[in-house]
Amino acid sequence: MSESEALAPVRPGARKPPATIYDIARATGVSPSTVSRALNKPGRLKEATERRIRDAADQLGYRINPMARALPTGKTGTLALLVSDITNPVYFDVVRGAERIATARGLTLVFAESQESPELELATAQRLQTSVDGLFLVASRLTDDQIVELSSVKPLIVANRLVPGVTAVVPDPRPGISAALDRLHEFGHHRIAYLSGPDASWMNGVRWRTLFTYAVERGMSIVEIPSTTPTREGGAEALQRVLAADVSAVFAYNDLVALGLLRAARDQGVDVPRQLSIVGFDDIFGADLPTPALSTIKSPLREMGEAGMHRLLVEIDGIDEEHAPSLPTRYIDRESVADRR
Amino acid sequence: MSESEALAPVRPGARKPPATIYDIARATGVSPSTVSRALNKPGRLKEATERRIRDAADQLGYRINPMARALPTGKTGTLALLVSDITNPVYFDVVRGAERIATARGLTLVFAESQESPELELATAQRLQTSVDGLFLVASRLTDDQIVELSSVKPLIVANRLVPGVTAVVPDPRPGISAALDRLHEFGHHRIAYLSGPDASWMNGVRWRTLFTYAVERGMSIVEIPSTTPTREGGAEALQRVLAADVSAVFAYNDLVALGLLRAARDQGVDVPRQLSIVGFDDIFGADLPTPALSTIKSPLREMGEAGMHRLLVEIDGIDEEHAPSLPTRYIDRESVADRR
DNA sequence: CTGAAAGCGCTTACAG
DNA sequence: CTGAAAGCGCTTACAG
Repeated sequence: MSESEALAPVRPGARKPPATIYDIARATGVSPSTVSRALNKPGRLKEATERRIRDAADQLGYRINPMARALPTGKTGTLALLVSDITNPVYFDVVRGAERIATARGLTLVFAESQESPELELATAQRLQTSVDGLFLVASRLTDDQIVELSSVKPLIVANRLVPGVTAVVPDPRPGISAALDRLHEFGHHRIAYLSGPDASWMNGVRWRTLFTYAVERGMSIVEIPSTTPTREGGAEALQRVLAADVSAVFAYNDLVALGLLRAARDQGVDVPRQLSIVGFDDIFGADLPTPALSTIKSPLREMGEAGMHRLLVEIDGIDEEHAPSLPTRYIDRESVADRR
Repeated sequence: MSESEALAPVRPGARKPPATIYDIARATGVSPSTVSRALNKPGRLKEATERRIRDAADQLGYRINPMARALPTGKTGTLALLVSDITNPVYFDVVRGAERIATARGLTLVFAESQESPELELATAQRLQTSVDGLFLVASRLTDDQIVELSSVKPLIVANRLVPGVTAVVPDPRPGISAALDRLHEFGHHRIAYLSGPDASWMNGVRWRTLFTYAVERGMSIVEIPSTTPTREGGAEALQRVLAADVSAVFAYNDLVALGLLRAARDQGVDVPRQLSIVGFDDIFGADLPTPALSTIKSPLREMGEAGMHRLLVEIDGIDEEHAPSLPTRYIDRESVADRR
């Protein structure tokens, strides 16, 4: 069972070429155009002919060649979703939501990742663009100009970001942040920090500004502490600086960072939440796993995926079917925030 | 900032049709065939002509249409990776590994998921097959016959499964299981259980049989306890039955199940690992998050992704470049296994 | 070194 | 209701 192979695989030469509409035409004695019609516009042919053609198609195991169809029509029937890192748990529910809509519409959704590289993202987007009907950019690392340029060639939407002139779907950070701050305030926290994310991240800016405004409104002090990378390692590295800031609670740019911070605290004997309360963003897979379980501000990821796809389809088909839903964040109160009263 | 849209998006009508080789031909005064050569077979044209053509291509923002190219050549330059659930952390490193190889080869890797549905998996595989050069099935839910059938139309490989006549890449569960069992034995465990996964999972069968053989060899008693679903919920649900089995340690089908079990134990005041030791499989993201951190048997996921892609490329190009590496699992000793001596 | 021509598998006006 | 023809954007023998 350590063998990677059982019998010899099919020899390349052995593969039979797939059936085409010409094969079906020959088998049924009609013209290729008629076959095309029978398969694509049911009801436009004589009942019997259509039946005969469909049967022959089944018989021959006919499968339409989407690329051949795309050439004359310009429609590929596939959509692409581009993420920076397909293994980032933050994207999960966005992907699920998008997937659901695409499947319901009979469209193929294809994923690609840019591995956090703007160059690779641009290259991938450009290459994909010629073979799909539309692009869905989640957390793009491109510049506004690059995105606008891409959107001038084919329908495109972005999530988690606002680009002038481009359709976007972004969560509203205010309800979640507001609720979290209320909780901290009620629990007697007065000095808080924001362990920030990458400068290039649009969401990072929004989170920080919202946090800042709302904290000040509530009479709390707030300070921004930069983190090196938006990962668990980045969070762990920042612990000493967070501790040195003399705050009772810290918001982390995302759950990955918060989780790293939490683990470093545990490893170094810092009591969370008694000594330091921690709040993350996103509610990724695993946020509820540690002890204490991480309190976090959740974005409506799945709804974002669905809304994004809907709006992309609107851009493609022109049919304006529904209004953009509001996408409020929500505070999830778990165990990493302490009552100091 | 709760607005989903800033300015009006590009109107569909406003999009300029992409440049073709005909446009370049017209701009440079050569024939389309020459343009094609200039762009694809560098060095086959007069230096100056080639330069001129390349410049014009850049100028016009020319991007080759992969579907148009695929028609005459039969090569699309893209490969598809199909998983049952793209948000399952188990696939992460497989995906990363595959991605790395594809990118290095200048190929586009595209992902699709079957949402755990065999019907959807088959439909997706068939549809994708006509637009890619090869298919990589990770943890397929199809029957052997269906997979063999698919592999007769285009190059295809499977991971985490053995299908007669189909190239496969599977981890060797023995080193990891053997090491884990040695550890348990050394720690004084004599009665163990296996909380099993889906019957349809090939890996589940392999894990159980290996566990069984090796446990018996070591004089340990072992019992199989079925779990309802291979998820955290499934693991949580099984806790009472595991407890009732009167064992000191349990192996779970995968980390998701193990994590569910661990959490249920914590919630119900069962002391892990003192009262019950738990070992998972896979070492997914988050396995090290809980207290106690989960001990688990790790598959060389990334290597599997890489090896799989390599073998797929071999099937496609016929070039036999390297031998199948052995893919041993490894036991990761964390905190969920207790010393009972 | 370069061009004209045929062909890849489909669709869709245009006729009949 | 159905067929012949042209065309989608490329590639590649085949000539020259």
